[in-house]
Amino acid sequence: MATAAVGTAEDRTISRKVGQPPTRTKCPAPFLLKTYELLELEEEEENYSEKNKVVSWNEEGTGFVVWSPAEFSELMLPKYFKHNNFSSFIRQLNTYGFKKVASKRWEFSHEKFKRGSKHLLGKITRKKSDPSAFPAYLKPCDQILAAKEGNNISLQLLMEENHNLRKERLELEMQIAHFKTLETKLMECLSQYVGNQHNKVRRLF
Amino acid sequence: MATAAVGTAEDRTISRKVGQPPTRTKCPAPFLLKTYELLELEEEEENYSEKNKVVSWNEEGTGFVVWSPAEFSELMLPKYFKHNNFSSFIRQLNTYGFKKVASKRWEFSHEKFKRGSKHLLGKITRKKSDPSAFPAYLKPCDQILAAKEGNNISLQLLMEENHNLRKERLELEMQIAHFKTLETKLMECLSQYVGNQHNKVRRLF
DNA sequence: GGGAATATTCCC
DNA sequence: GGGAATATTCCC
Repeated sequence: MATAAVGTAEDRTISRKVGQPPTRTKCPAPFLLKTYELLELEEEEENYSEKNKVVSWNEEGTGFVVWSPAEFSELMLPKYFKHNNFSSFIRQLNTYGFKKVASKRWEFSHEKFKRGSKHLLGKITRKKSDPSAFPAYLKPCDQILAAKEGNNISLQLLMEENHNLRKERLELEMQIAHFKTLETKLMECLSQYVGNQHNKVRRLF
Repeated sequence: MATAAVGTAEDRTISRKVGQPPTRTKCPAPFLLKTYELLELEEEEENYSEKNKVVSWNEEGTGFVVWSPAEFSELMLPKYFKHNNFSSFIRQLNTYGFKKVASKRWEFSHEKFKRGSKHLLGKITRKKSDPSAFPAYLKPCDQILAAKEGNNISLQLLMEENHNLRKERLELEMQIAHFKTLETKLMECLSQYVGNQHNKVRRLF
């Protein structure tokens, strides 16, 4: 079991003196603190070892390099997190705005994540998912976006679009119903040729 | 490291025949499957042990009892989950709608969580976060109309519905793409049996 | 018990 | 790289 101690945003809010709403000082998110400590502790450990480096700060201390993702994932991640997946680690880095800064090696950096600057970690925040911004494939039509920019989203427009979307949905569902009918017919037909049951044909696909 | 294999709702959607929007069959959420298997495996194991029971189905098999939360948390939870906290386990039970059904012991039940009825697990769903805020998905018109009457159409609500509709559309389009692929394969296959060209087979339908 | 934040996973 | 679902944590 990892020593994980996950915190919420709330309990990370330290209101220095029942502070100003804008001037809140946060202690770092668990992920950032753990990653920072991982670097400090593991780098120190590696100084005493004869093995190749697995992970370390880069030369300038402006980022860090995972020299061996395999060993890093297998040996170090479980010591700090509840998993051993490199991709989950990367996902977290992206969530907190780290950038991959080299093409040939796993080097990441973040403006506020530097060697010797633990106090900056509290200023790193998770990227917002911006509830008003939809993913590309779900992006509202240009009309809506245009209206939004003008701070003038038309309710009428939205309702109209929703109406159209429901209509589209119905059409798509009808298409699917048609496909299902067709599939059944094809299956039956094929069954005759195969001289076999519907289900046996199905196994072909 | 636990053997955890967490799935999303998406990959749990088994479209039996790339089915109707309402008729989706889901395989159980990882949490439910693991809890069910925990009960089966650990109960079996305890039959061979001389120790007191830690966890088991209740007498009727309509629920289960954690006889020793301490041992349960320390010994069993880590085998199935990425933690050893009883409260996190309880949180998940609540998320999936389980009820505590005894005051003097940790006994929980859920209508669709019964001994010998593994097939029912797929019918258990996570509880929605806020039915009053995001029902646009299921009852768009009612919500919108109600809000309209109150002269209080929520823009957020509309955009939420808009978002969900787009998502649905994408899913339907993916189903259709799948059907098209299937149809092509079936046609090709049939062509071989008919000893003829694609187009000739098509005339059959 | 459940809201909400962060973590982990899976998918595009 | 990031959206979104589930998992885990923390709080009320």
